[in-house]
Amino acid sequence: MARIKGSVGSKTKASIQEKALPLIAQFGYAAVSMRMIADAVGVNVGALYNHVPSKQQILVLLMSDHMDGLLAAWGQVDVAGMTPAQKLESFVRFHISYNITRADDVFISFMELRSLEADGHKRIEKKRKAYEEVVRKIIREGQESGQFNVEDAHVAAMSVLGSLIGVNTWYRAKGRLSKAKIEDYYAAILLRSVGYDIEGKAHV
Amino acid sequence: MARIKGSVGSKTKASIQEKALPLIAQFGYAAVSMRMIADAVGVNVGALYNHVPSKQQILVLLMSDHMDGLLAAWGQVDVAGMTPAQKLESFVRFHISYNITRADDVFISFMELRSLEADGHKRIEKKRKAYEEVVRKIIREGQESGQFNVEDAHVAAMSVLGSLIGVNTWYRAKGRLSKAKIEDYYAAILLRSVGYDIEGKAHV
DNA sequence: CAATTAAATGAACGTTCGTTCTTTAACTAT
DNA sequence: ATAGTTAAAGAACGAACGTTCATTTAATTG
Repeated sequence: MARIKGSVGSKTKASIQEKALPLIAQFGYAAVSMRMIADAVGVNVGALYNHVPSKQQILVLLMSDHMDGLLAAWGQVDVAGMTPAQKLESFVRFHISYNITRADDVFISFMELRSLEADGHKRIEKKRKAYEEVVRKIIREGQESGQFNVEDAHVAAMSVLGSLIGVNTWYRAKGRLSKAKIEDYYAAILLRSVGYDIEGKAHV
Repeated sequence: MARIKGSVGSKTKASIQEKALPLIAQFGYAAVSMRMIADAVGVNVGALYNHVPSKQQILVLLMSDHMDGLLAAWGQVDVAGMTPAQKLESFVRFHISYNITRADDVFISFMELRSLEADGHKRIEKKRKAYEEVVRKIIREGQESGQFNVEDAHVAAMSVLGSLIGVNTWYRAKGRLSKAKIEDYYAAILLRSVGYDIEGKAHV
């Protein structure tokens, strides 16, 4: 009933986030108790509060870390000088590649927006909009250059993102399709969806 | 503290479902208490159990009613004699049209699968698979007839469905786009996505 | 009209919830 | 070596949870 040998604060805090992630992804934020998280970490409930101010803050931390990581990772993809079609293909491959190994984060960031209180919600929502804007911008570029042929850039962007987000709901590492194949297929499907003709002509 | 004048069992049961729906959609199943539902219905907590055996059964009822309605409604759409492209367009328009006025049901059916206990989960999952199979079948037909050009029918079907499910997350009745326009746009986007060429030739 | 059933109340059940607090032991710095 | 800080345990808090129950009254049935 006291400090445990070898315990380090930073390690415990990291462990809290790490263990809370799959629990919240599986059962939902509201259905996961601080005691469940404490059990997973291997610590008593009360000890959690040495590292985290509240349950709500765990969620905010998980979501903002994920969105920051996602945006930063995309920022490191070099698309300068690419055509819109090449950019969109890069984006599709990036999104699948990055998110497929982070299914829990993606799921939580998508599903638990409603569990956020006002402050956190505003912060996360802003990051999410920024990510959507990436796609919208690429599609708008393609529209202006004539490489794409879409009725409405916003609708097309939401369609592309919806399609991509869905991947996580059915992808299984041991499944019939490899990550590479899925990337190939989605790149082809989504380029077609914005009216890009692989032979180079805009698709009517 | 007794039966209220004019109270009818069937009305109250319907009201329970009706009031629980938006609450669960907004806050999630785990975060909605029986007392919240009772308040919305305008009744004491205990009275709920005159009409519903448990909280879990409310969720099962909501989800299976929605899936049954969805499948039945699609069953009434006559696609006999249509080409695969016409069928897919019919499906896209049907899905958007049906679901756009039932945003809460759709959201719950998609999000709260994890809140279902084993029995209910199996039942609902079966219905969901049946709906997915509708799209897969249309795409497979188009693939075989050469009207579509997709790499993989399953992936294409999941892409189409993901894209469609996303509509509910951003559609606003008072928004820039009418339901009709959204249908038009998605029909065009998703037909292109399966490699259908509007001029009649398969898209390479 | 009497007996039964249906639909509500409101209190209570035992759990579990997020969080706080006191205590104790291990580390760290002087 | 000693003092201060850090990280844990474990008990306890009031509140809220899903559910049950005795009770009361309205509606229905015979």
